[in-house]
Amino acid sequence: MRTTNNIKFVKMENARNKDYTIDNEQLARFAKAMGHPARITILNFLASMDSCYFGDIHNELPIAKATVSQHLKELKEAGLIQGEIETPKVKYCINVENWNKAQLYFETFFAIKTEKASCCN
Amino acid sequence: MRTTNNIKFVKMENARNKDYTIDNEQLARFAKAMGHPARITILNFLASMDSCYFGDIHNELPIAKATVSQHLKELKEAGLIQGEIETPKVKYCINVENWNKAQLYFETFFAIKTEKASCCN
DNA sequence: ATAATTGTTCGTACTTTTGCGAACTACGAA
DNA sequence: TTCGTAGTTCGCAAAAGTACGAACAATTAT
Repeated sequence: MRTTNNIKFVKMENARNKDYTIDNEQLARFAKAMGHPARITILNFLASMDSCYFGDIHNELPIAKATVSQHLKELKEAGLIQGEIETPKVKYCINVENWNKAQLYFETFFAIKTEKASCCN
Repeated sequence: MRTTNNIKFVKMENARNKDYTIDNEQLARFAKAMGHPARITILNFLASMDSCYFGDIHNELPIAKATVSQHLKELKEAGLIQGEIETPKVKYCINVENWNKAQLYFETFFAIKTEKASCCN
């Protein structure tokens, strides 16, 4: 009885957990959001606060507004920016809380290396 | 004469340059390479230097070796790691020069924000 | 010579990303 | 009401990304 369940259980017991950690997933999520020059440019622009409006962001970029809108959506979904309507315009901003969180993630990530000796170099 | 050329010239003269900067492209390239949990895990592993061998890297990940090989290739192409054959194994390592370069890129990028007031927050 | 070990490359399947124009929504002005 | 402004969403196409198993190459062990 419970044959398949037992097998599953035994496998679980012996198997090393190879799932990605939450931290690694989160860092990858941030990195992925930053993984396009348009989105880096947007973040740079917002972080330097030349303006927060869609039109001005669009004006910085060599792509159609539909595409800009998509990139903004992705950055928003990654948590790096936020947007609010300020009729008739839309105001986008850095999400400071998550920005700081991302900064810390990257800082910590790169710090690993400097703590230890190198393998090949 | 040279009608189309003149038009082009005038357009070039008046148009704001919206091309992505080299720096933004490079940062995006690094970020993109880091934009997958498997690749973050690999970098973490190599940076902490538990081992440099393919087999051990593969052993850390919940994916097939063919896929691991592909991720390693991408990291290599982005410049973040390097590999050399150490028969019969393959030894991968952080590319320290570019690692430091990437670290600096991210550091500089995130530093923009802390220098200035926020738009919405 | 044959087999085992260690990775890479190939072929395939499927998903996601990037990009655009056109259509649409929401609002204020004429 | 009709128009213009400011963005978003939709539908599509092309390209890139993710993943796998099978086949392959290169070496070492039997």
